Amino acid sequence: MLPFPSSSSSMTPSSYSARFCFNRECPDFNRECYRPGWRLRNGDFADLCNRCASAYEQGRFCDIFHQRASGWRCCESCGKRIHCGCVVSAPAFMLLDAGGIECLTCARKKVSVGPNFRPPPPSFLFQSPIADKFQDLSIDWNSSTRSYRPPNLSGPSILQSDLHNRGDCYEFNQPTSKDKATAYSTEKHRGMNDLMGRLMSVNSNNHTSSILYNQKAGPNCKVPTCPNVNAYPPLISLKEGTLGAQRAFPVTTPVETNGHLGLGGRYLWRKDDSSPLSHLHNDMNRGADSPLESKNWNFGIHLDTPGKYQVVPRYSPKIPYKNQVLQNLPNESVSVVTPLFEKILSVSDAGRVGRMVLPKKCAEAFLPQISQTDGVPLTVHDSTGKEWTFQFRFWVNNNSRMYFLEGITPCIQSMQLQAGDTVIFSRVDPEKKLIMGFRKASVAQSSVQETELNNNRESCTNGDAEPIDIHPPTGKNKSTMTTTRSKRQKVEKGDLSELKLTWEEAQGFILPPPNLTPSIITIEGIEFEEYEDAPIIGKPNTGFGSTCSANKGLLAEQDDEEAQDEAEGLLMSPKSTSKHPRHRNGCTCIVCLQSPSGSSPKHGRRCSCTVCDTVRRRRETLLQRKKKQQQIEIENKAHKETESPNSDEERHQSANNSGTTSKDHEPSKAQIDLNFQPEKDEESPPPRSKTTTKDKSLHHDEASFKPPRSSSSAHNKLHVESF
DNA sequence: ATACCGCATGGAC
DNA sequence: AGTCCATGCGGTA
Repeated sequence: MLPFPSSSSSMTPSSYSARFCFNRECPDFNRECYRPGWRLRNGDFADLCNRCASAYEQGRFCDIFHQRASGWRCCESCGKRIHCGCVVSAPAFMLLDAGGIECLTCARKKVSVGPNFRPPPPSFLFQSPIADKFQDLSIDWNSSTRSYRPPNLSGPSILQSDLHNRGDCYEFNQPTSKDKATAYSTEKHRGMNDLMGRLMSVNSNNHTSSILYNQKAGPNCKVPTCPNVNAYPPLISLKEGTLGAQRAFPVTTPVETNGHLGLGGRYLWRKDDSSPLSHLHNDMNRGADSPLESKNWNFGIHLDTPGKYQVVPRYSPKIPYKNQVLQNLPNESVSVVTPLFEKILSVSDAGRVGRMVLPKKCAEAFLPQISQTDGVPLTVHDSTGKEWTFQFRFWVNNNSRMYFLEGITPCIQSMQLQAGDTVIFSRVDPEKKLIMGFRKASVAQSSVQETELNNNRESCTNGDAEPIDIHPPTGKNKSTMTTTRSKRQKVEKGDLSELKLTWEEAQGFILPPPNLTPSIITIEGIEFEEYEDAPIIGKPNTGFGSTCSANKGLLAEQDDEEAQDEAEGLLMSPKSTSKHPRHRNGCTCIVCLQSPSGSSPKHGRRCSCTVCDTVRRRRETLLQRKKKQQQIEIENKAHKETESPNSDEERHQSANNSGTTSKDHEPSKAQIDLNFQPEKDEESPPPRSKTTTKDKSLHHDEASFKPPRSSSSAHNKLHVESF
């Protein structure tokens, strides 16, 4: 346990000036407070009486005061009961990917013996080799043609007053005032997750997260690592913007204290006036008017044209976290890591085009000003310290600008990012470095999912709750989800008269019959459910080229050729779009794998990608089936001949009939195609008119690699090219 | 034929 | 109605 600052000079006077213990359960409610407890959202600390403070410091606060509160869970490893329902204990456990929680001790044990474990650097980031790399970051923020000032962190009074309102102020699920409801409404579900995220963000890969974490407790800090988390989630989760994909936020850092994590700014924050950073820190509390920060801290928006570049609220922090002064020991180097904004990768971003669209406001606020469409090179260090140089550019679009980073493909691939993952841009001051971390969608999703599950459990029992949507947080999907959700409510209420569904929305309502057992196939580690008799739903001339689990039945080997034709009708639809409501982050279906603008390379004959494997597998199945049918047909013929030894005339007649039959309806279901040459077919398939329905289906799959601009010809073309 | 580039379009807010 | 942004698509190298 690190000692509390012995001098009040290191703490905000207001931290000690409160008259009442912040703990509403404190038996000596009116006792004068002496010591700070957990850190509040506004950066201050809860004022606790000595007794409560001691309990908090010893990690027994929840044991004593929250016994009757909800939210107690058991560690999956050691079974220890942990309160998961308040801000006090929030940092004391980790949400597990597979569900459940784990206490910090167990988490640390696991990680410390893990194969990828690397002990945390003994000191702060910039004394580490990785940190040294950041010194070379090319962006000179100070020399930028524009100046910055911190974003408007307006509104501290609201939260602060709420938090001091003594009414359930530390319980996320019990807002007590209208203001609080407003403040918490967007934060309620995320607050816990954010705290968890900060805890979980630490890993051994020197990501931004670990940078943020490691500095907080000095050389003796035991840093729990989480190999499954690549970067810390946003510390402040804002209400999603237009696309629900970007966030902008300042930073704070958790500090562990004996497993019961206090948001221990107290070990990091220097509030003595000797350091220029303390000016920043204090000024941040007062607003954005500090001349110092406006010149030296590129924290926000333009000074030269205020208003024009005002970051819209959805990108601005909604909670007045202060910028964090990071240091491990007094009188040593101090640096500040400021998360600027994050971007959830869209299909386009993660595609092969190599361009990542940036939120305009964030680009204008946090990145160098550019006047030419060619932009400027932007050097960014990733979480491993590797240096990347992108071209920060813009297009003129609708009398506006559309900002994007060019040349990100190598970086994206290096980080193994895909659509739905989040890239987090941060700045390190005073070095003025730009760094980028990332967060895999699966991690964020599981975490968010868990939290939301917990938060929705009650409402679920009420019967009017909706299924929790765990779709990717991509903007369009999200907004689509919103629409679908409201419509689903109508379905559930039986109000079908006004229900108008788009075709894609209708897919969302399709669920497999409970009595059907799917066969599970695993592709690239992801399990898919295959329903042999999956319903084939379509409407004429409307395509839905998904091969995701929802429509996996389309890929299932079906005996019904008509059904195959139907499926083909869907699959062959010329319109192939990436907007499929059933698709999720990480989806490896053909549609999601495709390049958005048709720039993906052709799949080679020996390509072993998932899609090609699937196609090949289906082709083999088809060939085997045909062979089998041939065999049966031959046997039948032989049987007939032996059964009725006809005269020459009869045999002749029979032969004629046979010829006529095969000529008239050649591709009959059980018909043998004597010209069928499997090997040749593999090399160069027959003309389209002679292909079987399965083949056509396959062709569609191939075509899906690259959405054809001219559908029919492109299909044929691709068909020939790919095989 | 292909990849890249830049603009246009349209959905969402 | 205006803005933002994902992505489609035509032009070009």
